[in-house]
Amino acid sequence: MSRQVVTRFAPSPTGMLHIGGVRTALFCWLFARRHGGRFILRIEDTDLSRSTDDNIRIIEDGMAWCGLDWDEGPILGDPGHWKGPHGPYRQMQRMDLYRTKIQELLDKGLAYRCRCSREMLEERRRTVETAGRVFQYDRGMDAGKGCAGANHDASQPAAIRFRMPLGDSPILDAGDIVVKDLIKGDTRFPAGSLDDWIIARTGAGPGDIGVPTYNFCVVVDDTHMEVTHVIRGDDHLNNTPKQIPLFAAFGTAPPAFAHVPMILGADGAKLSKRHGATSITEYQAMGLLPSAVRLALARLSWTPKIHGKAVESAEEELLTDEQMIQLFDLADCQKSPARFDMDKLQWLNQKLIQRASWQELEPHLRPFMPEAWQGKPDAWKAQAIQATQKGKSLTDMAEALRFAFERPEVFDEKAVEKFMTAAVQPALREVGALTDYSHEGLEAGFNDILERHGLKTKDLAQALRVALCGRPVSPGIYDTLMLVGRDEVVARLDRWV
RNA sequence: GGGGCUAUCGUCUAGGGGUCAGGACACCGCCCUUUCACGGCGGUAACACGGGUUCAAAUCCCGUUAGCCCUACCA
Repeated sequence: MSRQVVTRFAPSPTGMLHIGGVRTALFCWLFARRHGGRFILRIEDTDLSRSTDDNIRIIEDGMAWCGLDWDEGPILGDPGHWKGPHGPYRQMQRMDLYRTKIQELLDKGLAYRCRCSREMLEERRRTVETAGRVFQYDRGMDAGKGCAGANHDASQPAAIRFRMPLGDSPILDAGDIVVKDLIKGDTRFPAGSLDDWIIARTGAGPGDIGVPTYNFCVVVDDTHMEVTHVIRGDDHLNNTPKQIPLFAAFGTAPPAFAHVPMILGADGAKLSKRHGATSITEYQAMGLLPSAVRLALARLSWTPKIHGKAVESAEEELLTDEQMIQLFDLADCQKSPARFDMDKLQWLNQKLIQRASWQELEPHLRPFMPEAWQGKPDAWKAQAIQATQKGKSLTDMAEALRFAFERPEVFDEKAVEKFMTAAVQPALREVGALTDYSHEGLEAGFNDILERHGLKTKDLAQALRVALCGRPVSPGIYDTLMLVGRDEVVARLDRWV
């Protein structure tokens, strides 16, 4: 009996949504959608200092912009509420549950209070390590010096440690904890290499249970939220053997795990600020389509296979969301980290812009356009978009359309010198006299002028571009004229005739 | 130090005993062209290193090297 697939993305609010996180979220989302399951957004905010409503909002907005809609989690922009039956979806609001579960472990003797102070631990660590051995809390190397056997009462503040399996524990396989990973394959961790780790920090007073730690909360939440597939960054692979015994301690089967490789910068180092854009909002600001970001991110570490074969042409690279969802399979994911390729993203973006309709593009383009854009009629917008739809980004398109909104203030000197010749002068005057601004009308009028003045298309088109746009670059010349509009064309031509 | 993961063109990757090692992006060249672009055609370019196993190794095994992760009362 297989349960409904449930995946989750659990970022901590750091003030930005990292592009690597988005990719992880995308995989979770694709997997859930592929299997008709649910996708949960959960906020890991046990690091109190940076967990503000604003920072949580940044995550929500980033996810929403990317089109990664969640079935359960916070309601966008409404900090007080959430959707889904397993809320709240912010860890700080789930403390009661965690404390209950910790008490349960304490009662069962599967966890114990530890009064060792940081200083004591540090000192012991130093002595053990200078002796050339590995320090572990009350495990072999440091035997007998922990609190595990001490049966501490609750009369002193204490942290709480989880008793990790050792020896002949049934959850061990030949002394190893094995993580069955859908991407990495089976990975074995010798139980002896793991520690009795802290599941709750030292409480405020005697008997208190302090703030639980990340690895503990994850397990409680994933269990409580019925997560079936934990898809996360492979920096968590090493945390998994700590978590598996915890699932066992709670008497639940662990979910399936899939650890996706990291995204690296172009130089192979971990993607960070110095590589340029790391935050999803920066990609938004660059004029990228969310669909392009999704595709580019998905294609990092994932090779879609159509009938068992990888895509073999540029055409096939351009998967729609529907295709991605249909094709997504963790078995086709790479084990090794991938470098982020901005060129490929740009190319994807360009292709996706090209094949979108103007109506699809308009809402994405709008934020990059001046106020006056709003007032333009649809036909004009359609033409403006279609005339610039070869750009690599929305910002390129906006830039290419500036001439339609602003009179040029400065004129490219070289271009003026080259194209504003005495010979085109009279032709320019005649262009000002044209009245039929339909494409056909302009073309006819244009050709007529060329013929009578013995000019080549290039001569007049370039001179016009300079006069209208201040530079020799613009969309097709008829589009340029139509977008500027007759009255404005006449006005801009004025100083040249 | 201990434990774990990884390794094919510049980048993303296909291929998992016998391939001229395939594709995409980028790059270069040619063509098209009213500018910038788009588009079309073509090209350069890779199995980290060393040992095995085998008639045969990019592919299987073992080492080495390099990178990354965990080894916190961070997440």
